Amino acid sequence: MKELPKIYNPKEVEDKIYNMWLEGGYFKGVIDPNKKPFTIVIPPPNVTAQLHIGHACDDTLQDILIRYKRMQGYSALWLPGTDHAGIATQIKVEEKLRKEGLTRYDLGREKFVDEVWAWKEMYGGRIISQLKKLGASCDWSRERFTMDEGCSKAVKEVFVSLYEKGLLYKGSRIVNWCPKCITALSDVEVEYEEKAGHLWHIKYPVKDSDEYLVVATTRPETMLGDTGVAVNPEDERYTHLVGKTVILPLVNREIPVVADEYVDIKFGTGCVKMTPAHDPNDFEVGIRHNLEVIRVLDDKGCVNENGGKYEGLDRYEARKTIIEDLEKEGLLVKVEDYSHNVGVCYRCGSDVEPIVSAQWFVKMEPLAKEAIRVVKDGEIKFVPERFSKTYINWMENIRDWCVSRQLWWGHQIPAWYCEDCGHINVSRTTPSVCEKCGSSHLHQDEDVLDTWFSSALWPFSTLGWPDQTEDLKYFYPTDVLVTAYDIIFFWVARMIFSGMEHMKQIPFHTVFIHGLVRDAQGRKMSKSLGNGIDPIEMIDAYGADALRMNMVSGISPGNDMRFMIPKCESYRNFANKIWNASRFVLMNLTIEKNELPETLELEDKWILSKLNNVTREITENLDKFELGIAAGKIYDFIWDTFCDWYIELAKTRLSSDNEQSKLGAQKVLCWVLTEILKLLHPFMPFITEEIWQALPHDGDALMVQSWPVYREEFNFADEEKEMEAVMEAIRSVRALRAEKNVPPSRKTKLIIASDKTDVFESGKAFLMRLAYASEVEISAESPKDISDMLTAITKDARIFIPMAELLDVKEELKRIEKELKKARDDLSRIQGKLANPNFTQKAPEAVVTAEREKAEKLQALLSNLEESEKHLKSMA
RNA sequence: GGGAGCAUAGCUCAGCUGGGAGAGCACAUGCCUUACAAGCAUGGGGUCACAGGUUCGAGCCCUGUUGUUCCCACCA
Repeated sequence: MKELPKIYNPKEVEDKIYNMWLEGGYFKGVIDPNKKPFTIVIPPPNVTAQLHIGHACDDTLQDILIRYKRMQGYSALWLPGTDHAGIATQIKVEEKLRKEGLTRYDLGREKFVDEVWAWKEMYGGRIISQLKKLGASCDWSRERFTMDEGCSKAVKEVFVSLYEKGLLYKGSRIVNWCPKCITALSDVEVEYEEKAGHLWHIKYPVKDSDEYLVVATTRPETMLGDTGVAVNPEDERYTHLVGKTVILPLVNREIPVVADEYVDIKFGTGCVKMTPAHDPNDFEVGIRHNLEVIRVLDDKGCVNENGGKYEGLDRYEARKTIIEDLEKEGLLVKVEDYSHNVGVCYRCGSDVEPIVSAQWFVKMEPLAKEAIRVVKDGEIKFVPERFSKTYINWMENIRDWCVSRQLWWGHQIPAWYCEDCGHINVSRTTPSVCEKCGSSHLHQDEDVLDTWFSSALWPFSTLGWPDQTEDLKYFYPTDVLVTAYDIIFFWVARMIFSGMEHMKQIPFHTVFIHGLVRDAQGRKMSKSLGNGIDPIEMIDAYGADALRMNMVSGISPGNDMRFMIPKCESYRNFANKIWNASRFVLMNLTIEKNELPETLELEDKWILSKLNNVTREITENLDKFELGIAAGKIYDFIWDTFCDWYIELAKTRLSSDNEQSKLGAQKVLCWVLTEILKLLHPFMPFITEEIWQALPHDGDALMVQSWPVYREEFNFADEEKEMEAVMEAIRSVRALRAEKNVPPSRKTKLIIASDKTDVFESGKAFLMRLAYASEVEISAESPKDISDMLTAITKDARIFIPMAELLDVKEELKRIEKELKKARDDLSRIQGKLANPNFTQKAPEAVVTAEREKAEKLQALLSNLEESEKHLKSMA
């Protein structure tokens, strides 16, 4: 057999194995009518992004699921791709231009877009190659990009069909505007931050009167666009002024005082300045009272021509100047410190400005209806379930979705304006003449669509829609969508209503939500904090398998996790453990075929039975998306059950002269190891594949082997118990020796008294080796004279160790009495339980039986301890 | 204002449908026991935030309290 190095080196293995998989074509999703499909579409990372730890987490989970299902015999497809990421990518390229002293306007639209494509070509492959390093088993032959031809076709189709159905319209509304990115944003693209600000109280003189109203505002610069002052109709302080006009300071515009329920009598002065062009609430009030809409900020956040002498100042300069001017005129009543939520752009962090603007909107109410129903009816399940509540609540209160962006990078809106009649031609193909007046003077809408507009179609656009492709027929609906909770509104929700509207089918059955990966202190990872962890660095240092285990172990669905480097280290150690265990198996292997021996010995049955049970459990855990639990179980099984016990047990046979028995041990070792590798493979694909390749095997790759299943013929419950009786004896001897500081090199005789002599007889060799015995004597009765012996007690045996020099009768008695007390307490608690008819009648039978067994065991332990106590007392 | 999560060993976290609490790291002691010192054996360490309740039985279910984190909405 092949020689393996002592230390596992992932670097030498991972690329080689990944290429082997690629060459084998195992990642390919195959349309096979005899198999059930299992499909996952990747949350497409930004095309120019680098893999960060969040992707590592998300994609590890997906790879585990897809590898598991593939092994279970599904025709698995994990469809990869990238997102054009409108704003993010455009910003990056603009930054690059700025370094060259250019802006996008210097280049013009066409050249700028070419530049972005060039950028995409340069960096677009980076994240894909990083995903490969992680071990992602994506079908790269189906890789897609949100702006490729097919996805663009889908986008046009959706836009036009929504328009035709009246679900998409252009209108002048208040939108969230980012003056830095110079574009409109949707509601979800605005983040709110609590910021310290001020509340300025300003006098607005009432026309033809000495009176004045005092309004309070956090954004005094918007007063340039005030077209009214509102008070509550019930507010007696102001009823006499309703219908009158006030003079807007600095601007000297006469604006009406209106009464509207919107105003809270108790807040501030009870008077609210109305800026319909720059505040969503004021906009609504303005509609009700016919207030003029005067926009005073331009697209870059500077005061425009409606701002009089303030024209050209940016919003913060304007604020400062206006405050100074008001103060000069004695119109500033007071300034309060005021902490309030400020909306900021999720891409650049600039303060978002509500601005009235003509934009395209998707009418959400009709779409939301079905999207809510499928989740309420359980057609789509969220894991964990609680996120469905978040989703439904959001969907039920949804507002129309602003989908136009004033960017150049993205899907340009398929709408053409007629320069002659003004008609809007919305069309799948570029029209040559206006459909209404026939004019050929058409120009296309300059805007592009929200990036998420194309992402929303991802589960079907990537499978070929709007064409009725074979892929679409076979792989849609997809099965599981894996993403973090912060993306539910942006993406998950929109895929759901898009799937329902355009496919008339759910896009996926299950939404598997995970938390965010934070740093060791629990902070969000961010560029500015510099606390980000580069997954590629982790892979270089510890291996992809270790990183993957780190991402999945000890996590629970939907909860955030902290990334701890020591955890990577411990999973690297785990990889090394498996490596060495396999090395040991290989060193002892003389067989060429992986098969179980005809006769199984006690320890073989024990391990097979344990393996059988853990196989069932892990499968159940995976089916319930309890990946962390599944990972923990296979980890424990490998380290504790297989390495620490079975291998140690097997050594007795491997070193024996009985060739038959030796061969049997080899076969079981090889067989169990192979099964373990299958169970571990979805989690740690590289090392498991590498080892499997070195073991005797049929087939080409572990990754396409069948997932293990529970087999009734491996149910050896009795043998499990027998083996464990021996193990317990070993443990108690070791504990006793450790307590007395006896080094393993000092062997002693063991005398075992038990009514299960046959069990200990068959475990004799294990006691010799693992309990450091020079000889083992087994009988049903205790020796008559135990005056020079230490005693180790288990429920099945009393074990005597002749070590007169270490025996201190008083000390021994104390120890035995301590154990006795514990055993008695435990027993009486359980007996009390069993004596309670409520318990025996109401508790499930399995529980009652288990308690009875516990009581029996304790009873046995107790009598062994009591006997020991008697002897010791007689000696004392 | 509405909603959700979390609170378990020194640290970071598991604990699946309720049946006397686990892991990793850290700590202590002894071991190079020829797969592995990135290891082995043994051990110490927890009023499962607090107060009630349901139940034969609660870390787990219910109510409330405290602390903490987050999401949504937003009063100028």
